[in-house]
Amino acid sequence: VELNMISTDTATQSFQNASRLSAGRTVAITASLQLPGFTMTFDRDEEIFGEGESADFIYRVVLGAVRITRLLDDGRRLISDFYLPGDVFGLEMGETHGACAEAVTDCEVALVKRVAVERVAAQDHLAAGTLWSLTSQQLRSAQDHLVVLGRRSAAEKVGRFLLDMAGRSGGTVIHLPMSRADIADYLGLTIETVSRTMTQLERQGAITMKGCREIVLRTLASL
Amino acid sequence: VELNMISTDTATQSFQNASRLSAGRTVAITASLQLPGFTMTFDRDEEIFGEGESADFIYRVVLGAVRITRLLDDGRRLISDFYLPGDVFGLEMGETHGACAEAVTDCEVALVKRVAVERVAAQDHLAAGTLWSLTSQQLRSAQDHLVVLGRRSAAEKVGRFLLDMAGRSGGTVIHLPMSRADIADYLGLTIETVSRTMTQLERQGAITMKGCREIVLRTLASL
DNA sequence: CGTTTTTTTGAGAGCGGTCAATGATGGTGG
DNA sequence: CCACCATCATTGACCGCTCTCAAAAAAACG
Repeated sequence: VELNMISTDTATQSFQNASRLSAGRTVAITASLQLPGFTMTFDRDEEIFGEGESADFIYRVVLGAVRITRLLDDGRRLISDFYLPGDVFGLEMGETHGACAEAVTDCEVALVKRVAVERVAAQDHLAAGTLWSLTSQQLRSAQDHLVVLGRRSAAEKVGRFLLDMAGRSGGTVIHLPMSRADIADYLGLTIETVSRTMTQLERQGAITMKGCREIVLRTLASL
Repeated sequence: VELNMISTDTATQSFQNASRLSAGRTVAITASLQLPGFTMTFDRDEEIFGEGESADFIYRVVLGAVRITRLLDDGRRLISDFYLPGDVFGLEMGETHGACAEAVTDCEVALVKRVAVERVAAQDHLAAGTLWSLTSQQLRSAQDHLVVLGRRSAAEKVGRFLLDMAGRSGGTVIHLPMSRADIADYLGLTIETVSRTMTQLERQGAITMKGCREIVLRTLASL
């Protein structure tokens, strides 16, 4: 693995707000793939990269949450994925990004230059395998999302979503970083239906809500 | 690129019906990635690989069409993708297949052993890049599918599907290899809704149908 | 040519979308 | 610290679209 430092200059060429930029350091894309990079912070709803922009970096969530959105021709919005701390994103693209990444909450993101990653992959076939594997995982995750979106009632969609979020946070107590609008655009429902379904699930005793973002799963079977 | 021949013996270990097997020959996964492999033919609705099976091969459609299906817990079926001649599939999996591949029509498929592909990728970083790129393309295709499935009316879903099929066959005259049931499970609709939507599109003048599988696009704007 | 499968068409009901109003939450400035 | 405002979430009433159930028509198959 080569160790060419990414200069902060290079980074500031791409990002106007250099004050949000940490000094260059080693960033772990995965445990087995560490590269020189840097970190940035983004405010809630701030754009991390836009649709059509050239894909110069690969990203890893350090703190907070990130959503991948696509704008449909009729003005609607679809969220194809949420990324939580530890998740890698920006791989799903070719030369230019096919979707837009935004901060769901204030968040911190680690970046490495794509060319640096590709340079390492060209020399280290283990690293190349890691990249392929990561992309493959995301493909499988997208197909899981398809299953949820495919058919199923609103209750099933919301239930699957909550189970998925619980799985990723490793327990039955969930803190949802995203708004109802985000959930709706992720599940192909309206805000109202998501809200109605949540209260319905609570009345059935399947979940308990402390505020609209703190959710405890009770009877997982009924989800 | 190494040239270890895949013995027909190895193949017959995995496939019972060895009569369907062609002799080993060079198979082009892409133009830039050619490997020793063989071809097989499958009857309509025959299983090419099953969910949970170990992913020993990578496939390329030579003739016919292939569908990737997942069975949902409630017995429903979701089709995540259709593959047409030239398309590569079997990449989206890890150690075991996460979905099932079936022949939509009688078809011919070229196979190469996954380990052979990985062996080449380990030595040839161009080949490794090709694999990453192919997987990445499929990820993007899955995300496009998400957009169609996400929301949209039945008319929009069917319209998008027809436009997509037209794009892949390179014209406005489409031959649909798959049944209404397949289309329904791909779009998250019922057979009846697909059928009704098609006749509705024809009445609007958007398409013309010669039988239920020969479709000509007329006014693309209204799709 | 008869049988089976697939597709089309019809009528009715349920679910989620739409529009609209109320209630909660969070951030800002006085 | 509290009042205010903006944003977000919840709830309600109504309508339209798609699913369901059912039957007829068309196509595929031997």
